[in-house]
Amino acid sequence: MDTPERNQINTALSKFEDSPVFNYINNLSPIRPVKSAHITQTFNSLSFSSPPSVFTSPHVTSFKESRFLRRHNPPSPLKPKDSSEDVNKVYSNEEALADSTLSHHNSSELHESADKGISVGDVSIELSSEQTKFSDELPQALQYNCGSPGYDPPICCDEGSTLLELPGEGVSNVGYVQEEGCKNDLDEPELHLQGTSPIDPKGEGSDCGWDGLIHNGADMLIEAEAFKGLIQKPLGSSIRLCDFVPLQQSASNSDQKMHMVDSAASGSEHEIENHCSELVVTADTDQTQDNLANGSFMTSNPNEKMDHTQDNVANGSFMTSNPNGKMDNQLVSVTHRGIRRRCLDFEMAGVRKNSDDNSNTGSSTTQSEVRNSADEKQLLPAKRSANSQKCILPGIGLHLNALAPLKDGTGIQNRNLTSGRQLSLTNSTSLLLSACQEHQHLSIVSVSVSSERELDLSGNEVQPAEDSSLVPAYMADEDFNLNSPKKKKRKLEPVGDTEGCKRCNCKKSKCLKLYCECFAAGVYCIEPCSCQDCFNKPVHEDTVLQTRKQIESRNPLAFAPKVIRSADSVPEIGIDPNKTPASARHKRGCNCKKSSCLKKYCECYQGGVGCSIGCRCEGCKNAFGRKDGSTSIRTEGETEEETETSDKGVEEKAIQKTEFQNIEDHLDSSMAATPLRISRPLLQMPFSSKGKPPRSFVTTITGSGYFTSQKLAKPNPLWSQSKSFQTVADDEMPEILRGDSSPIACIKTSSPNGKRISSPNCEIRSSPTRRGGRKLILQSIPSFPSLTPRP
DNA sequence: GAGTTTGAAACT
DNA sequence: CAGTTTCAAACTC
Repeated sequence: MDTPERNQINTALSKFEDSPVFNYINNLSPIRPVKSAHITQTFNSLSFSSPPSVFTSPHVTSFKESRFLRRHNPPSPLKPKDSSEDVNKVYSNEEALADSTLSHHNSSELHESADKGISVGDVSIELSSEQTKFSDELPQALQYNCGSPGYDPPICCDEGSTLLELPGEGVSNVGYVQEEGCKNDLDEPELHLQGTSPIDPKGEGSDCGWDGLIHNGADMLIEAEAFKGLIQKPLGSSIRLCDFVPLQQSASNSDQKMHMVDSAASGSEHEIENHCSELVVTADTDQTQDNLANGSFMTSNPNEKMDHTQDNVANGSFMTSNPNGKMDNQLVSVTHRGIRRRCLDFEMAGVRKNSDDNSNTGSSTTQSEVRNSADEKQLLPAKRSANSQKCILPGIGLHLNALAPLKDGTGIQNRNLTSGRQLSLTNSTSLLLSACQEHQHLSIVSVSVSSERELDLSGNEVQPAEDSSLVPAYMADEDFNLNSPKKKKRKLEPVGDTEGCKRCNCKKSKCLKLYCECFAAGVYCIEPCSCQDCFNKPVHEDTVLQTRKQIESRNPLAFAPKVIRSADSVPEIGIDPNKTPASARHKRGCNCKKSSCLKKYCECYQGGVGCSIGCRCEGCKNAFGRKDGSTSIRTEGETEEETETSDKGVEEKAIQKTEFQNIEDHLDSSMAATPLRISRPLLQMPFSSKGKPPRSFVTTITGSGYFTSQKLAKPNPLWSQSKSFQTVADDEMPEILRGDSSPIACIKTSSPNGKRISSPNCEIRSSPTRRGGRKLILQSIPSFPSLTPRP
């Protein structure tokens, strides 16, 4: 490793470090553990503070909105400049490195980066000023972040603006991921906060399986990556990512991975890298953009690579939380990238198209290609199939929808699986492994995580049920890759449901009405959709946004999740599933007359929630909870008196209130504060239908909710969960109740939509917890909280 | 795969 | 707000 180049680089770095600018940057840089903490805080605070913005869909819905919003956001003035510059720089850096001129470039790069960093800092500041916007977007951002790894990087940003975005999704995702994926013994929220390093540690720290990796790698990875990234620059994170995927697959040793990454050399890997490199490049640019947009300091970092690494780290941190250290990281990074792309696709599509032309430099070709593909849309089955290696392309096109299906798949595999968490992780990993590179997978992963979260929330064990679905999920994924767009839908559906992804079949609505599930979910239609005359595509972003606004103007909650499920519910469920009424509530309530709320025609049922007083259903037999308040899962056979609701309705309310109170007490008033949130304990669900979770509309209030908000949510925990549900709940609930605000709760509170401010509890309490899965979540969450005020 | 049922969304 | 129409998913065959 000690190549002269590196030495030079090191020297350059050292010099650079000496420079006041560097110091300044360092101060800002997320790398530092302490700062990361700030970030988290800021994030929390921001997230909380951030009010719903333009898209004001209810917070719960924020996902959806965020998506759309995000798209807009990206275009934020900040990004363009920086992004373009960063991209160029990045390329220059990478290329230079590639050319083995690293040393020179390094120094120069460092300077540049430093300068940039400064500029970035300014930018970030600006962003902060614009936080209001971001706040609005935050939810979205979060989503994207979560979804889009790229945003994660912002985590690095000390400044709240960027952080805010990251925390959103990233946190939620991370949390879940961790929970599911790994049991992180390591509780180092701070590390996470720190940005890069934290992630890895967690991930590695996570036991999940990567022990070997972890030992060597966790810390190593973080630092090493960060530094290596600086040093190795060219290969940068991107390479790593690509490499990692394969490496991880092949190699169990973290160290090896490290080396590999560093060297970025080995043959096959190189090839991959080459493929990835392009992707990486694009990703980098994206990241830089993201960073800039976020105002992340990452960009400010002297080494772009550093930025990447940081991003990776940041991403990885979230991901890392995953049991699988490196894999997660890589995956994460990849996923993030994929997500970014995806986001970009949505968000940036227009922008990029423009920007690409302008910004693209030497590497532009690759970038442009990638982006173009992305712009074209997520899709590109061809790309996917072809590029599985490249990861990049597929990722780009992937829409949340795509993710959704993936998610199923992802969640499915539980290799490690101690818990659902792992599942998510594993899923992601598996995805990575399988297709490793497809961004879709990545995005999917994030998504899946969210969905899984729900599962986790509702019940950790759900996974098993889903597992079955998981396989299908893969299938679905593959389908995605291969598939012809339309056919997939139904094929997938049966499988495992594709639910994960939402596909619509709109013929007349042009996918611009709420009839369209995709549109309603805030996601663009993708290949699998069988829609006709679809305008719900990145290409028609403006139209989509306008339409969305119109609809929201009519009904601000139109895009809000129809079903709000609070994590709380889970606990309750755990406590007494049968007793508890529906954990979640349907936003509006259903109006079923013939289905007795026993079929998916019923939104409540579909959402896995019980009917509530607000429902106007007739003959309600909702297994999740009747309108009358009877929570018992009723078998379909039961005839029910639907009606007593009026009388019982009051009781229900009272019950609900009490439940709420309990939950709120623990969770924090914040939860209660959220307007939307309904916290009812979930009932269990009878569903066997694993498949699908209710439509996208179900959302958990919790952080996971963001993701779930998407259709992805479909994989309702409830659906799959029912079994494990209780058990899990038992474990988890207590803590939650205790007041260890689960990260989720925190997230929820943090949710921009909720406006709720981070509940101190969450932050404070966020102690890494005991439970494997949950702990992770908590950790992740805590980290954020810790950042802020720590007790 | 086609047709029917269903209830939300959209419209009046 | 209520009634009607439109729409697409869910369901059935």
